Amino acid sequence: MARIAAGLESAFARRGFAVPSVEDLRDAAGVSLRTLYKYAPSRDRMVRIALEHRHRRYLDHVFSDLPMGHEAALDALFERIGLWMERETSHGCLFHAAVAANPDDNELKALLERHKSEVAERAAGATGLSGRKIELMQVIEGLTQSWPLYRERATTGARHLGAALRRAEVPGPFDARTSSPSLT
Amino acid sequence: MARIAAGLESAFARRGFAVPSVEDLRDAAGVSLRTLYKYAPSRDRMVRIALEHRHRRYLDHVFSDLPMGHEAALDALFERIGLWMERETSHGCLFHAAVAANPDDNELKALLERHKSEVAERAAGATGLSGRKIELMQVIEGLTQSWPLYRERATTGARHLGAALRRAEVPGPFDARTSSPSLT
DNA sequence: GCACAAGTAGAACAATCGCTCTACATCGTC
DNA sequence: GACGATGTAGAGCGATTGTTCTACTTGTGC
Repeated sequence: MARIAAGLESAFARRGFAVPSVEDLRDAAGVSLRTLYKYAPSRDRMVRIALEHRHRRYLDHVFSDLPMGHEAALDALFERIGLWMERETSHGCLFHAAVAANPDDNELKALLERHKSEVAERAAGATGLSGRKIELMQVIEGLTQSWPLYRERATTGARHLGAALRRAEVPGPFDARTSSPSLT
Repeated sequence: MARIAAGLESAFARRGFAVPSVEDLRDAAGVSLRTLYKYAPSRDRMVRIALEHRHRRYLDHVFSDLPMGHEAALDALFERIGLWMERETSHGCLFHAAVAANPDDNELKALLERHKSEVAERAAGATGLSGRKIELMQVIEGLTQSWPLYRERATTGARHLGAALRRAEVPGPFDARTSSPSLT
């Protein structure tokens, strides 16, 4: 079952969600059509199984054994995401890709939101930026989405943004004209 | 022709790139199948025509008549992108969606890169952040990608990041540990 | 040694796909 | 008012799709 999920995930990651046929997915999963349909009774389910597998692997890769210090954790976070991009996908976020390929599927949307909110929660906790969760998430999204174009420079850029965000966080109100940290 | 392109664009924007059949696209374009195939001899071409149309409309909406001052331009930029997201898509970048749906299509990839690099060029020019083009682009990507989840708060978050980026830009080296502004 | 669950390989199904083609209507121009 | 260009409506084509089903093989527990 885990092998099936892994195969499905890598197939969708490599070729997108629209292109691969069920027979392609069968090859990727390394089982027969019958067994594949036993665990994933429809193509939609294959997509969801792949995404759930990806979710677990992503959280493991990015958040396990992060440095304790907030500053070090922030740097390590971007480093790990950059490494993930390099190793795993080379194009943007797989969850966004899945929803983009099928915008009417509400189950996919729910999966995307659950994934993002868990990432946001963990990232904010590890870096001490709970008051700037949205901005932190945006840097992460920016890194993920711009990585295919900028490669390693995207990681550096995200570190810069993270440092600027932290520096603006500490002293007091971020930007008095629009809001105060305690309100967001 | 412009009406066809507009129809195609809105069809792909609303329903993604995988789902709509050519007959759906014909309905969206408001012409017969024959005329549609005259201007777009294959479904792939329909996708490209839609993206080119979107490219022009996006640049018009976001960059025309921006305020002259760098700071005002930066704020206006995020405001306009937020407004664009609200009006046009409600989910992420259409170019990324197109490439994600069909990762092997190199023509699509080229279109994506041309779009992004022109956005980066114009944004950096208008805001005076040419030395931080990558970071600026990442904030834009972060705003675009996180807008569906955070709505108006995404715009505010991007403004915060933009302000932090500008503040870090002016005084001198950004982060001596990793790089200096003059090198990136 | 045999029954049974669980696997494989792949034929078969209706539906749908992208695309082509035919037949007919509507123009502006001489 | 005839003409050619350009449009519409939609039937038809072969290929491919997601899904189901049949027939056969394998491993495990009693």
